[in-house]
Amino acid sequence: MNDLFYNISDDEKEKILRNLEANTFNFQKNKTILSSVKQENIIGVLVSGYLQIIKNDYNGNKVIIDDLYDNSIFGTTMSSISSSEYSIVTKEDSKIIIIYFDEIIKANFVEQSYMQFIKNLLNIMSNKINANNVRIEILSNKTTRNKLLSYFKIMSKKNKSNILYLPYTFTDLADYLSVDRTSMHRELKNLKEEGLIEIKNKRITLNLYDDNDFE
Amino acid sequence: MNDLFYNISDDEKEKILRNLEANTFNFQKNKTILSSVKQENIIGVLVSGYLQIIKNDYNGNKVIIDDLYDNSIFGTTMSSISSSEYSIVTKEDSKIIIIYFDEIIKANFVEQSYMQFIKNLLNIMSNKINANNVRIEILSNKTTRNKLLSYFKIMSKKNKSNILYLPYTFTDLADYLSVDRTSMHRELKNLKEEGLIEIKNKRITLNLYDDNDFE
DNA sequence: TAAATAATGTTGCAATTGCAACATGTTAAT
DNA sequence: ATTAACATGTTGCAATTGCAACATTATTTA
Repeated sequence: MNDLFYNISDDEKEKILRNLEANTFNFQKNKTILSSVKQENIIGVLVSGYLQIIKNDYNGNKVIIDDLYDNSIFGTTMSSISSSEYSIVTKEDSKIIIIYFDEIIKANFVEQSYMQFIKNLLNIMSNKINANNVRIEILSNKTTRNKLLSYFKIMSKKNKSNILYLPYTFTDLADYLSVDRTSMHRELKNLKEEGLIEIKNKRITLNLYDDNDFE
Repeated sequence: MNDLFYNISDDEKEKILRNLEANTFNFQKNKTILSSVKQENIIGVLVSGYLQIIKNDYNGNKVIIDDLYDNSIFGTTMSSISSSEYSIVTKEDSKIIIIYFDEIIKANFVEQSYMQFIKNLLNIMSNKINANNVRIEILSNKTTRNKLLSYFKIMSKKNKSNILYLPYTFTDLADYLSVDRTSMHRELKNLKEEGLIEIKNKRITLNLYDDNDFE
């Protein structure tokens, strides 16, 4: 349902990609692939795998600007910021499709399959906007403690459970929240001591009852 | 070009809106309009005016989650987070169109005008993703100083000038950057004293040369 | 135009944070 | 199977930040 080629046959798929002059690439795990795609007005669709868009600032801080799983998009990402500080890194073997946004906008064919393609793209973009808004909501918290709680609560709500599994390492979580890893640990310890959370490896249990933190 | 009805006649426009069961609303300045639109799976398109999506947390902190000018979209915003803490506030008289996202996805008509509408929507969503990514980049900075510099540099690059004009008050800027207003002022003062910026009302001049802050 | 409301500006202080400098535990590569 | 590389965990300390409590200046609105 959130697939770029949902409801589109393989033949139609090939035709669409050809018409849009799209290119498919396969990358191995742990490769930096920026140079291949550093262009404006492109949409990259991650068909399978796992990518991170990383920013390294002049202090050597790594920031996860974006975290991309199956059928997420990127690329428009870079258009307004350009800059050599950014890189796209594969965390797993990944397959991506690069499409020129202008081609999508300009293309004039009215076949049903193309309509379907555009709708799928709309869906994916809508999901992207949601994910970004969640990230913004989390980053808007002023303290590390509130960033953590905000993150846990959102993940918990998504899972419809008070148990959640970190999708990556604590080191990466600190980068995602844009806080110092060791300070984050200090705060995790506080939350544990206060009984608000329990941590067992990547499994986190949230113990927020009808406290006003929760909603 | 970034208009939802770019290249669509008024007649066609009415037809599309009717088919999508879209509703148009006009709101006066400084109204909270959340209740009217608090639904999942809707897209709100701000046709004209100025909106802010605000989050008030339990500490009474106001956070500007989103800042919407002409032809920006919202609504998908709320879907994953629901919550009564959010509100949409008009900062100017505003005209918005509410469309059910599912109707767009399901609609099956292949008229040229509908294709154009979808492409316009894609364009608007793409812009939204870019704006969100910029916001995330700014919020990813760990210090107030770097948030400010990051914001100024991005605005300056957008303007293609080292002079930029704040689109809102300093109070709102602090909310946008998610920092305490008075601490932000302290930092603005530092930046002025170091000669990195000049401030005259809402006009800010950036004096970053080939320093590694700039790129 | 006066009064009310909101924005700007300043400062001390306590709380939070980032950073350095570690120790230990876990995973991956030769 | 051992090393190398990476993730987790801890702590002291200096820097940054939020907050409170103000004064002053703009901007609305009655």
